[in-house]
Amino acid sequence: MNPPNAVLTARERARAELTREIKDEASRQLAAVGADGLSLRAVARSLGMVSSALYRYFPSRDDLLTALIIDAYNAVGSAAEEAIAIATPPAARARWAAASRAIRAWALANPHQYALIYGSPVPGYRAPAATIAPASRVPLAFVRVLRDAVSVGELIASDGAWWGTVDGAAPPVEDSLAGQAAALAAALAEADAPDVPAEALVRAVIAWTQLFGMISFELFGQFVGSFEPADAFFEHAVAQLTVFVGLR
Amino acid sequence: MNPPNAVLTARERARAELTREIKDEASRQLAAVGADGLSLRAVARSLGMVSSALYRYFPSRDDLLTALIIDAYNAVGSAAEEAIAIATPPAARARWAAASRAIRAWALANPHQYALIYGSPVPGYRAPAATIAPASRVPLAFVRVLRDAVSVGELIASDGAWWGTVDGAAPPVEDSLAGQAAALAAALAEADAPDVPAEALVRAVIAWTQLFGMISFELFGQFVGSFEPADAFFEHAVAQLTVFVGLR
DNA sequence: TGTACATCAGTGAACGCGCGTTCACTGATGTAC
DNA sequence: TGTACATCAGTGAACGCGCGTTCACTGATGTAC
Repeated sequence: MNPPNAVLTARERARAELTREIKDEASRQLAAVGADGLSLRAVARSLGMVSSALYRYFPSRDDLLTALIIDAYNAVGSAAEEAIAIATPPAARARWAAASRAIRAWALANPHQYALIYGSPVPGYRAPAATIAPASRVPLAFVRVLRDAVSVGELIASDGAWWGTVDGAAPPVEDSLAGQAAALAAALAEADAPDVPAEALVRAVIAWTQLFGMISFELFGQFVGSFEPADAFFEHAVAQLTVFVGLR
Repeated sequence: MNPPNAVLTARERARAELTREIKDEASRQLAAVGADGLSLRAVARSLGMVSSALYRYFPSRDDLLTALIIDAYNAVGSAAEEAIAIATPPAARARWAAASRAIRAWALANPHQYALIYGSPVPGYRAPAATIAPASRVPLAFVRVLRDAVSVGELIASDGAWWGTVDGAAPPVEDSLAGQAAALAAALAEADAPDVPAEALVRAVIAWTQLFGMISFELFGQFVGSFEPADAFFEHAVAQLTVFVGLR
Protein backbone atom coordinates (compact mmCIF):
# COMPACT_ATOMS: atom_id res chain seq x y z
CA MET A 1 0.00 0.00 0.00
CA ASN A 2 1.35 3.40 -0.88
CA PRO A 3 2.24 5.53 2.08
CA PRO A 4 -0.02 8.62 1.88
CA ASN A 5 2.76 10.98 0.79
CA ALA A 6 5.98 12.56 2.03
CA VAL A 7 6.87 9.08 3.21
CA LEU A 8 8.47 7.24 0.34
CA THR A 9 9.54 3.68 -0.04
CA ALA A 10 13.22 2.95 -0.65
CA ARG A 11 12.40 2.31 -4.27
CA GLU A 12 10.65 5.60 -4.68
CA ARG A 13 13.44 7.49 -3.03
CA ALA A 14 16.01 5.77 -5.19
CA ARG A 15 14.00 6.61 -8.28
CA ALA A 16 13.65 10.26 -7.38
CA GLU A 17 17.32 10.50 -6.62
CA LEU A 18 18.45 8.82 -9.79
CA THR A 19 16.10 10.89 -11.89
CA ARG A 20 17.74 13.96 -10.44
CA GLU A 21 21.22 12.55 -10.95
CA ILE A 22 20.47 11.81 -14.57
CA LYS A 23 19.24 15.33 -15.11
CA ASP A 24 22.26 16.75 -13.32
CA GLU A 25 24.65 14.77 -15.43
CA ALA A 26 22.77 15.64 -18.59
CA SER A 27 22.92 19.27 -17.55
CA ARG A 28 26.67 19.03 -17.07
CA GLN A 29 27.05 17.51 -20.53
CA LEU A 30 24.80 20.16 -21.98
CA ALA A 31 27.07 22.79 -20.45
CA ALA A 32 30.11 21.04 -21.87
CA VAL A 33 29.05 20.11 -25.37
CA GLY A 34 25.73 21.77 -26.10
CA ALA A 35 22.34 20.35 -26.88
CA ASP A 36 23.21 18.45 -30.04
CA GLY A 37 26.18 16.86 -28.40
CA LEU A 38 24.05 15.57 -25.59
CA SER A 39 23.74 11.80 -25.82
CA LEU A 40 21.87 9.32 -23.70
CA ARG A 41 24.72 6.86 -23.95
CA ALA A 42 27.27 9.35 -22.68
CA VAL A 43 25.05 10.30 -19.77
CA ALA A 44 24.59 6.64 -18.88
CA ARG A 45 28.31 6.04 -19.17
CA SER A 46 29.11 8.86 -16.75
CA LEU A 47 26.67 7.43 -14.28
CA GLY A 48 28.12 3.95 -14.57
CA MET A 49 24.91 2.60 -16.00
CA VAL A 50 24.12 0.84 -19.18
CA SER A 51 22.42 3.06 -21.73
CA SER A 52 19.21 1.12 -21.81
CA ALA A 53 18.72 1.68 -18.10
CA LEU A 54 17.94 5.35 -18.71
CA TYR A 55 14.74 4.31 -20.41
CA ARG A 56 13.35 3.47 -16.99
CA TYR A 57 13.53 7.18 -16.23
CA PHE A 58 13.03 9.00 -19.50
CA PRO A 59 11.11 7.35 -22.31
CA SER A 60 13.30 9.01 -24.95
CA ARG A 61 16.05 11.51 -25.54
CA ASP A 62 13.49 14.18 -26.30
CA ASP A 63 11.89 13.78 -22.90
CA LEU A 64 15.23 14.28 -21.25
CA LEU A 65 15.73 17.39 -23.35
CA THR A 66 12.32 18.65 -22.36
CA ALA A 67 13.21 18.22 -18.71
CA LEU A 68 16.39 20.21 -19.24
CA ILE A 69 14.51 22.94 -21.06
CA ILE A 70 12.01 23.23 -18.25
CA ASP A 71 14.81 23.37 -15.71
CA ALA A 72 16.55 26.09 -17.68
CA TYR A 73 13.40 28.20 -17.96
CA ASN A 74 12.81 27.80 -14.26
CA ALA A 75 16.39 28.76 -13.51
CA VAL A 76 16.25 32.06 -15.42
CA GLY A 77 12.75 32.64 -14.22
CA SER A 78 13.61 32.34 -10.58
CA ALA A 79 16.80 34.33 -11.01
CA ALA A 80 14.70 37.19 -12.36
CA GLU A 81 12.01 36.82 -9.71
CA GLU A 82 14.49 36.78 -6.89
CA ALA A 83 16.35 39.79 -8.21
CA ILE A 84 13.07 41.68 -8.31
CA ALA A 85 12.19 40.59 -4.81
CA ILE A 86 15.41 41.83 -3.25
CA ALA A 87 16.03 44.89 -5.42
CA THR A 88 16.90 48.04 -3.51
CA PRO A 89 15.36 50.48 -3.67
CA PRO A 90 12.22 48.49 -4.43
CA ALA A 91 11.18 51.00 -7.05
CA ALA A 92 10.02 49.85 -10.46
CA ARG A 93 13.07 51.07 -12.30
CA ALA A 94 15.49 49.38 -9.93
CA ARG A 95 13.48 46.21 -10.09
CA TRP A 96 13.44 46.12 -13.85
CA ALA A 97 17.17 46.74 -13.99
CA ALA A 98 17.88 44.11 -11.36
CA ALA A 99 15.90 41.51 -13.27
CA SER A 100 17.73 42.40 -16.47
CA ARG A 101 21.11 42.04 -14.79
CA ALA A 102 20.15 38.77 -13.18
CA ILE A 103 19.09 37.34 -16.51
CA ARG A 104 22.33 38.38 -18.15
CA ALA A 105 24.38 37.00 -15.29
CA TRP A 106 22.57 33.70 -15.53
CA ALA A 107 23.09 33.61 -19.29
CA LEU A 108 26.81 34.29 -19.04
CA ALA A 109 27.18 31.64 -16.37
CA ASN A 110 25.12 29.08 -18.29
CA PRO A 111 25.62 29.79 -21.97
CA HIS A 112 24.54 26.38 -23.22
CA GLN A 113 21.39 26.39 -21.15
CA TYR A 114 20.68 29.86 -22.44
CA ALA A 115 21.25 28.70 -26.01
CA LEU A 116 18.99 25.73 -25.38
CA ILE A 117 16.01 27.94 -24.64
CA TYR A 118 16.75 31.20 -26.45
CA GLY A 119 18.94 30.04 -29.31
CA SER A 120 17.77 28.31 -32.43
CA PRO A 121 15.35 25.50 -31.69
CA VAL A 122 16.91 22.05 -31.57
CA PRO A 123 16.17 20.52 -34.96
CA GLY A 124 13.48 17.88 -34.91
CA TYR A 125 12.43 18.84 -31.42
CA ARG A 126 8.93 20.19 -30.77
CA ALA A 127 8.44 21.92 -27.45
CA PRO A 128 5.57 20.31 -25.56
CA ALA A 129 2.94 22.32 -23.70
CA ALA A 130 4.67 21.68 -20.41
CA THR A 131 7.36 24.19 -21.31
CA ILE A 132 4.96 27.10 -21.74
CA ALA A 133 4.42 27.91 -18.09
CA PRO A 134 8.12 27.94 -17.13
CA ALA A 135 8.88 29.92 -20.28
CA SER A 136 6.41 32.55 -19.15
CA ARG A 137 8.06 33.26 -15.84
CA VAL A 138 10.46 35.89 -17.13
CA PRO A 139 7.93 37.89 -19.14
CA LEU A 140 5.43 37.58 -16.31
CA ALA A 141 7.95 38.88 -13.84
CA PHE A 142 8.50 41.94 -16.01
CA VAL A 143 4.79 42.48 -16.43
CA ARG A 144 4.34 42.29 -12.69
CA VAL A 145 6.95 44.99 -12.21
CA LEU A 146 5.02 47.09 -14.67
CA ARG A 147 1.70 46.44 -13.01
CA ASP A 148 3.03 47.24 -9.57
CA ALA A 149 4.52 50.42 -11.00
CA VAL A 150 1.10 51.44 -12.24
CA SER A 151 -0.54 50.73 -8.93
CA VAL A 152 1.93 52.83 -6.91
CA GLY A 153 2.24 55.59 -9.47
CA GLU A 154 5.72 54.72 -10.63
CA LEU A 155 4.76 54.59 -14.25
CA ILE A 156 5.28 58.06 -15.60
CA ALA A 157 2.15 59.50 -17.16
CA SER A 158 0.20 56.31 -17.20
CA ASP A 159 -2.23 57.83 -19.67
CA GLY A 160 0.50 57.64 -22.27
CA ALA A 161 1.07 61.36 -22.59
CA TRP A 162 4.71 61.07 -21.67
CA TRP A 163 5.66 59.01 -24.64
CA GLY A 164 4.47 61.43 -27.21
CA THR A 165 7.57 63.54 -26.71
CA VAL A 166 9.38 66.23 -28.59
CA ASP A 167 8.41 66.51 -32.19
CA GLY A 168 5.28 64.48 -31.54
CA ALA A 169 7.34 61.67 -32.91
CA ALA A 170 6.54 58.47 -31.05
CA PRO A 171 3.69 56.75 -32.84
CA PRO A 172 0.58 55.66 -30.95
CA VAL A 173 -0.27 51.99 -30.67
CA GLU A 174 -2.48 50.94 -33.57
CA ASP A 175 -5.80 49.25 -32.98
CA SER A 176 -4.78 45.74 -34.00
CA LEU A 177 -1.74 45.88 -31.78
CA ALA A 178 -3.74 47.34 -28.94
CA GLY A 179 -6.05 44.37 -29.31
CA GLN A 180 -3.20 41.92 -28.91
CA ALA A 181 -1.88 43.88 -25.98
CA ALA A 182 -5.29 43.94 -24.36
CA ALA A 183 -5.70 40.21 -24.83
CA LEU A 184 -2.31 39.63 -23.31
CA ALA A 185 -3.04 41.94 -20.42
CA ALA A 186 -6.35 40.20 -19.82
CA ALA A 187 -4.69 36.82 -19.83
CA LEU A 188 -2.15 38.03 -17.31
CA ALA A 189 -4.51 40.01 -15.17
CA GLU A 190 -5.21 38.90 -11.69
CA ALA A 191 -8.32 39.87 -9.80
CA ASP A 192 -7.19 43.16 -8.35
CA ALA A 193 -4.59 44.08 -10.91
CA PRO A 194 -4.71 47.64 -12.17
CA ASP A 195 -4.91 48.28 -15.88
CA VAL A 196 -1.61 48.67 -17.61
CA PRO A 197 -1.94 51.06 -20.54
CA ALA A 198 -1.35 49.38 -23.89
CA GLU A 199 1.41 51.88 -24.68
CA ALA A 200 3.36 50.81 -21.66
CA LEU A 201 2.77 47.14 -22.21
CA VAL A 202 3.99 47.32 -25.78
CA ARG A 203 7.02 49.29 -24.73
CA ALA A 204 7.75 46.67 -22.11
CA VAL A 205 7.64 43.98 -24.78
CA ILE A 206 10.05 46.02 -26.86
CA ALA A 207 12.38 46.28 -23.90
CA TRP A 208 12.06 42.57 -23.27
CA THR A 209 13.08 41.73 -26.84
CA GLN A 210 15.93 44.22 -26.68
CA LEU A 211 17.25 42.61 -23.52
CA PHE A 212 17.40 39.16 -25.03
CA GLY A 213 18.68 40.41 -28.36
CA MET A 214 21.52 42.11 -26.57
CA ILE A 215 22.35 39.07 -24.47
CA SER A 216 22.22 36.77 -27.47
CA PHE A 217 24.51 39.03 -29.46
CA GLU A 218 26.97 39.13 -26.61
CA LEU A 219 26.87 35.39 -26.13
CA PHE A 220 26.81 34.35 -29.75
CA GLY A 221 29.65 36.58 -30.80
CA GLN A 222 28.05 39.44 -32.72
CA PHE A 223 29.83 42.00 -30.56
CA VAL A 224 33.28 40.60 -31.27
CA GLY A 225 35.60 43.47 -32.05
CA SER A 226 33.24 46.25 -31.04
CA PHE A 227 31.24 46.39 -27.83
CA GLU A 228 33.21 43.79 -26.01
CA PRO A 229 33.35 43.48 -23.06
CA ALA A 230 29.72 44.40 -23.09
CA ASP A 231 29.28 45.45 -19.46
CA ALA A 232 29.21 49.19 -20.00
CA PHE A 233 26.93 48.89 -23.00
CA PHE A 234 24.62 46.55 -21.12
CA GLU A 235 24.25 48.88 -18.16
CA HIS A 236 23.58 51.81 -20.39
CA ALA A 237 21.02 49.95 -22.45
CA VAL A 238 19.19 48.79 -19.36
CA ALA A 239 19.05 52.32 -18.01
CA GLN A 240 17.80 53.63 -21.34
CA LEU A 241 15.11 51.04 -21.56
CA THR A 242 13.70 51.54 -18.11
CA VAL A 243 13.26 55.15 -19.16
CA PHE A 244 11.81 54.05 -22.48
CA VAL A 245 9.22 51.92 -20.73
CA GLY A 246 8.33 54.83 -18.49
CA LEU A 247 9.43 53.49 -15.13
CA ARG A 248 10.81 55.62 -12.39
CA MET B 1 49.10 28.22 -69.84
CA ASN B 2 46.31 29.86 -67.96
CA PRO B 3 44.20 32.22 -70.00
CA PRO B 4 44.66 35.69 -68.37
CA ASN B 5 41.22 35.75 -66.83
CA ALA B 6 37.54 35.91 -67.70
CA VAL B 7 38.38 33.18 -70.19
CA LEU B 8 38.20 29.87 -68.42
CA THR B 9 39.06 26.39 -69.50
CA ALA B 10 36.32 23.79 -69.60
CA ARG B 11 37.74 22.33 -66.45
CA GLU B 12 37.65 25.63 -64.62
CA ARG B 13 34.13 26.35 -65.74
CA ALA B 14 33.00 22.93 -64.63
CA ARG B 15 34.66 23.39 -61.28
CA ALA B 16 33.10 26.79 -60.70
CA GLU B 17 29.70 25.47 -61.68
CA LEU B 18 29.88 22.40 -59.49
CA THR B 19 31.11 24.40 -56.55
CA ARG B 20 28.04 26.55 -56.90
CA GLU B 21 25.77 23.54 -57.30
CA ILE B 22 27.15 21.97 -54.17
CA LYS B 23 26.55 25.14 -52.22
CA ASP B 24 23.05 25.43 -53.66
CA GLU B 25 22.18 21.91 -52.70
CA ALA B 26 23.70 22.34 -49.26
CA SER B 27 21.69 25.49 -48.88
CA ARG B 28 18.52 23.63 -49.81
CA GLN B 29 19.28 20.97 -47.23
CA LEU B 30 20.06 23.61 -44.67
CA ALA B 31 16.66 25.12 -45.31
CA ALA B 32 15.04 21.71 -44.98
CA VAL B 33 16.78 20.20 -41.99
CA GLY B 34 18.91 22.86 -40.36
CA ALA B 35 22.62 23.15 -39.82
CA ASP B 36 23.14 20.04 -37.71
CA GLY B 37 21.16 17.95 -40.13
CA LEU B 38 23.35 19.03 -42.97
CA SER B 39 25.50 16.15 -44.15
CA LEU B 40 28.11 15.91 -46.85
CA ARG B 41 26.89 12.49 -47.84
CA ALA B 42 23.33 13.67 -48.32
CA VAL B 43 24.47 16.59 -50.42
CA ALA B 44 26.58 14.29 -52.57
CA ARG B 45 23.70 11.87 -52.90
CA SER B 46 21.36 14.58 -54.14
CA LEU B 47 23.92 15.58 -56.72
CA GLY B 48 24.40 12.01 -57.91
CA MET B 49 27.96 12.00 -56.78
CA VAL B 50 29.89 9.84 -54.44
CA SER B 51 30.54 11.47 -51.07
CA SER B 52 34.29 11.51 -51.40
CA ALA B 53 34.02 13.58 -54.56
CA LEU B 54 32.95 16.61 -52.53
CA TYR B 55 36.40 16.73 -51.03
CA ARG B 56 37.68 18.03 -54.34
CA TYR B 57 35.60 21.15 -53.68
CA PHE B 58 35.48 21.59 -49.92
CA PRO B 59 38.24 20.20 -47.75
CA SER B 60 35.82 19.44 -44.92
CA ARG B 61 32.29 19.81 -43.72
CA ASP B 62 33.24 22.88 -41.74
CA ASP B 63 34.47 24.63 -44.86
CA LEU B 64 31.16 23.99 -46.53
CA LEU B 65 29.40 25.39 -43.48
CA THR B 66 31.61 28.44 -43.56
CA ALA B 67 30.69 29.03 -47.18
CA LEU B 68 27.01 28.84 -46.26
CA ILE B 69 27.46 31.21 -43.37
CA ILE B 70 29.19 33.73 -45.59
CA ASP B 71 26.43 33.40 -48.16
CA ALA B 72 23.80 33.95 -45.50
CA TYR B 73 25.47 37.05 -44.12
CA ASN B 74 25.80 38.41 -47.62
CA ALA B 75 22.16 37.68 -48.32
CA VAL B 76 20.84 39.62 -45.32
CA GLY B 77 23.45 42.26 -45.84
CA SER B 78 22.48 42.96 -49.40
CA ALA B 79 18.78 42.77 -48.57
CA ALA B 80 19.31 45.54 -46.05
CA GLU B 81 21.52 47.58 -48.33
CA GLU B 82 19.12 47.36 -51.21
CA ALA B 83 16.15 48.31 -49.06
CA ILE B 84 18.04 51.38 -47.92
CA ALA B 85 18.98 52.29 -51.46
CA ILE B 86 15.43 52.24 -52.77
CA ALA B 87 13.61 53.51 -49.70
CA THR B 88 11.10 56.24 -50.39
CA PRO B 89 11.24 58.86 -49.16
CA PRO B 90 15.00 58.61 -48.87
CA ALA B 91 14.90 60.09 -45.39
CA ALA B 92 16.82 58.49 -42.57
CA ARG B 93 13.77 57.25 -40.73
CA ALA B 94 12.30 55.61 -43.80
CA ARG B 95 15.63 54.04 -44.63
CA TRP B 96 16.09 52.60 -41.19
CA ALA B 97 12.59 51.18 -41.22
CA ALA B 98 13.01 49.77 -44.71
CA ALA B 99 16.21 47.99 -43.72
CA SER B 100 14.53 46.57 -40.63
CA ARG B 101 11.62 45.26 -42.65
CA ALA B 102 13.90 43.78 -45.29
CA ILE B 103 15.88 41.93 -42.64
CA ARG B 104 12.75 40.53 -41.06
CA ALA B 105 11.37 39.48 -44.43
CA TRP B 106 14.59 37.72 -45.26
CA ALA B 107 14.59 35.98 -41.89
CA LEU B 108 11.02 34.77 -42.25
CA ALA B 109 11.73 33.51 -45.74
CA ASN B 110 14.98 31.81 -44.72
CA PRO B 111 14.58 30.74 -41.12
CA HIS B 112 17.32 28.15 -41.13
CA GLN B 113 19.83 30.47 -42.71
CA TYR B 114 18.86 33.06 -40.14
CA ALA B 115 19.31 30.54 -37.36
CA LEU B 116 22.67 29.56 -38.80
CA ILE B 117 24.07 33.04 -38.35
CA TYR B 118 21.99 34.56 -35.53
CA GLY B 119 20.98 31.49 -33.56
CA SER B 120 23.18 29.56 -31.21
CA PRO B 121 26.57 28.84 -32.72
CA VAL B 122 26.93 25.41 -34.27
CA PRO B 123 28.69 23.30 -31.65
CA GLY B 124 32.31 22.61 -32.41
CA TYR B 125 32.37 25.16 -35.15
CA ARG B 126 34.64 28.19 -34.87
CA ALA B 127 33.89 31.04 -37.24
CA PRO B 128 36.95 31.89 -39.29
CA ALA B 129 38.02 35.47 -39.96
CA ALA B 130 36.50 35.35 -43.42
CA THR B 131 33.02 35.64 -41.91
CA ILE B 132 33.69 38.95 -40.18
CA ALA B 133 33.38 41.23 -43.18
CA PRO B 134 30.07 39.77 -44.44
CA ALA B 135 28.77 39.78 -40.87
CA SER B 136 29.46 43.48 -40.66
CA ARG B 137 27.35 44.46 -43.61
CA VAL B 138 24.11 44.85 -41.69
CA PRO B 139 25.49 46.91 -38.82
CA LEU B 140 27.51 48.97 -41.29
CA ALA B 141 24.43 49.66 -43.34
CA PHE B 142 22.65 50.98 -40.26
CA VAL B 143 25.62 53.10 -39.28
CA ARG B 144 25.69 54.57 -42.76
CA VAL B 145 22.06 55.55 -42.44
CA LEU B 146 22.92 57.25 -39.19
CA ARG B 147 25.93 59.01 -40.63
CA ASP B 148 24.02 60.26 -43.62
CA ALA B 149 21.32 61.46 -41.28
CA VAL B 150 23.86 63.51 -39.39
CA SER B 151 25.29 65.02 -42.54
CA VAL B 152 21.92 66.18 -43.88
CA GLY B 153 20.54 67.22 -40.51
CA GLU B 154 18.09 64.37 -40.14
CA LEU B 155 19.35 63.40 -36.75
CA ILE B 156 17.33 65.35 -34.28
CA ALA B 157 19.48 67.51 -32.01
CA SER B 158 22.73 65.90 -32.94
CA ASP B 159 24.32 67.39 -29.84
CA GLY B 160 22.34 64.92 -27.79
CA ALA B 161 20.05 67.41 -26.16
CA TRP B 162 16.97 65.72 -27.48
CA TRP B 163 17.51 62.51 -25.63
CA GLY B 164 17.58 64.06 -22.21
CA THR B 165 13.83 64.33 -22.23
CA VAL B 166 11.11 64.80 -19.69
CA ASP B 167 12.21 64.20 -16.13
CA GLY B 168 15.84 64.40 -17.22
CA ALA B 169 15.60 60.68 -17.20
CA ALA B 170 17.68 59.27 -20.03
CA PRO B 171 21.16 58.67 -18.71
CA PRO B 172 24.19 60.08 -20.52
CA VAL B 173 26.71 57.74 -22.08
CA GLU B 174 29.43 56.90 -19.58
CA ASP B 175 33.07 57.49 -20.40
CA SER B 176 34.07 53.85 -20.87
CA LEU B 177 31.14 53.27 -23.18
CA ALA B 178 31.84 56.49 -25.04
CA GLY B 179 35.36 55.16 -25.57
CA GLN B 180 34.08 51.98 -27.16
CA ALA B 181 31.66 53.95 -29.27
CA ALA B 182 34.41 56.30 -30.39
CA ALA B 183 36.67 53.41 -31.31
CA LEU B 184 33.88 51.85 -33.28
CA ALA B 185 33.07 55.13 -34.99
CA ALA B 186 36.72 55.62 -35.85
CA ALA B 187 36.97 52.15 -37.29
CA LEU B 188 33.92 52.80 -39.41
CA ALA B 189 34.78 56.32 -40.40
CA GLU B 190 35.52 57.10 -43.98
CA ALA B 191 37.51 60.12 -45.03
CA ASP B 192 34.76 62.66 -45.23
CA ALA B 193 32.32 61.12 -42.80
CA PRO B 194 30.78 63.48 -40.28
CA ASP B 195 31.03 62.66 -36.61
CA VAL B 196 28.17 60.68 -35.21
CA PRO B 197 27.55 61.60 -31.58
CA ALA B 198 28.23 58.76 -29.17
CA GLU B 199 24.69 59.05 -27.80
CA ALA B 200 23.25 58.37 -31.21
CA LEU B 201 25.65 55.57 -32.00
CA VAL B 202 24.87 53.78 -28.77
CA ARG B 203 21.16 54.20 -29.32
CA ALA B 204 21.58 52.76 -32.77
CA VAL B 205 23.29 49.72 -31.31
CA ILE B 206 20.41 49.34 -28.88
CA ALA B 207 17.96 49.50 -31.77
CA TRP B 208 20.02 46.98 -33.70
CA THR B 209 19.96 44.48 -30.83
CA GLN B 210 16.24 45.08 -30.34
CA LEU B 211 15.56 44.33 -33.99
CA PHE B 212 17.32 41.00 -33.91
CA GLY B 213 15.95 40.10 -30.52
CA MET B 214 12.46 40.67 -31.82
CA ILE B 215 13.04 38.67 -34.99
CA SER B 216 14.62 35.82 -33.07
CA PHE B 217 11.73 35.71 -30.63
CA GLU B 218 9.26 35.62 -33.48
CA LEU B 219 11.16 32.93 -35.32
CA PHE B 220 12.12 30.80 -32.36
CA GLY B 221 8.67 30.71 -30.86
CA GLN B 222 8.82 33.04 -27.85
CA PHE B 223 5.79 34.97 -29.07
CA VAL B 224 3.60 31.91 -29.33
CA GLY B 225 0.27 32.68 -27.77
CA SER B 226 0.79 36.41 -27.40
CA PHE B 227 2.06 38.72 -30.11
CA GLU B 228 1.51 36.38 -32.96
CA PRO B 229 1.23 37.19 -35.80
CA ALA B 230 3.89 39.71 -35.02
CA ASP B 231 3.37 42.09 -37.93
CA ALA B 232 1.63 44.85 -36.02
CA PHE B 233 4.04 44.63 -33.14
CA PHE B 234 6.99 44.65 -35.49
CA GLU B 235 5.85 47.76 -37.32
CA HIS B 236 5.19 49.56 -34.09
CA ALA B 237 8.54 48.62 -32.63
CA VAL B 238 10.39 49.76 -35.71
CA ALA B 239 8.60 53.10 -35.63
CA GLN B 240 9.37 53.51 -31.93
CA LEU B 241 13.01 52.73 -32.41
CA THR B 242 13.61 55.12 -35.27
CA VAL B 243 12.30 57.77 -32.91
CA PHE B 244 14.43 56.39 -30.10
CA VAL B 245 17.54 56.67 -32.25
CA GLY B 246 16.62 60.23 -33.12
CA LEU B 247 15.99 59.87 -36.84
CA ARG B 248 13.44 61.87 -38.71
C1' DT C 1 49.67 19.00 -85.68
C1' DG C 2 51.06 15.21 -82.75
C1' DT C 3 52.98 12.92 -78.95
C1' DA C 4 54.44 12.33 -73.82
C1' DC C 5 53.53 13.71 -69.57
C1' DA C 6 51.20 16.11 -65.66
C1' DT C 7 47.16 17.54 -63.53
C1' DC C 8 42.84 16.91 -61.89
C1' DA C 9 37.78 14.97 -61.15
C1' DG C 10 35.33 11.40 -59.76
C1' DT C 11 34.97 6.25 -58.13
C1' DG C 12 34.24 2.67 -54.84
C1' DA C 13 35.56 0.44 -50.95
C1' DA C 14 36.80 0.76 -46.42
C1' DC C 15 37.82 2.55 -41.50
C1' DG C 16 36.13 3.66 -37.24
C1' DC C 17 32.84 5.86 -34.86
C1' DG C 18 28.72 6.79 -31.91
C1' DC C 19 24.10 7.05 -31.75
C1' DG C 20 18.81 5.90 -30.12
C1' DT C 21 16.09 2.27 -29.15
C1' DT C 22 14.35 -2.64 -28.34
C1' DC C 23 14.18 -6.94 -26.00
C1' DA C 24 14.48 -11.03 -23.24
C1' DC C 25 16.66 -11.72 -18.96
C1' DT C 26 17.95 -11.72 -13.76
C1' DG C 27 17.57 -10.32 -9.31
C1' DA C 28 16.00 -7.23 -5.89
C1' DT C 29 12.20 -4.63 -3.65
C1' DG C 30 7.48 -4.23 -2.42
C1' DT C 31 2.50 -6.10 -1.57
C1' DA C 32 -1.37 -9.14 -0.21
C1' DC C 33 -3.05 -12.53 2.49
C1' DT D 1 5.55 -13.34 10.98
C1' DG D 2 5.92 -15.89 6.67
C1' DT D 3 5.05 -17.17 2.14
C1' DA D 4 3.56 -16.42 -2.99
C1' DC D 5 3.27 -13.31 -6.26
C1' DA D 6 3.74 -8.81 -8.71
C1' DT D 7 6.32 -4.91 -9.72
C1' DC D 8 10.23 -2.69 -11.01
C1' DA D 9 15.50 -1.51 -11.89
C1' DG D 10 19.24 -2.61 -14.25
C1' DT D 11 21.89 -5.88 -17.64
C1' DG D 12 23.95 -7.12 -21.93
C1' DA D 13 23.51 -8.06 -26.50
C1' DA D 14 21.83 -6.71 -30.65
C1' DC D 15 19.55 -3.96 -34.63
C1' DG D 16 20.04 -0.67 -37.96
C1' DC D 17 21.53 3.59 -38.99
C1' DG D 18 24.32 7.48 -40.93
C1' DC D 19 28.16 10.02 -40.51
C1' DG D 20 33.13 12.36 -41.92
C1' DT D 21 37.15 11.19 -43.90
C1' DT D 22 41.01 8.50 -46.31
C1' DC D 23 43.02 6.10 -50.04
C1' DA D 24 44.49 3.77 -54.17
C1' DC D 25 42.52 3.75 -58.56
C1' DT D 26 40.87 5.06 -63.49
C1' DG D 27 40.00 7.99 -67.04
C1' DA D 28 39.49 12.47 -68.87
C1' DT D 29 41.29 17.20 -69.58
C1' DG D 30 45.07 20.28 -70.12
C1' DT D 31 50.20 21.52 -71.13
C1' DA D 32 54.90 21.51 -73.15
C1' DC D 33 57.74 20.69 -76.76
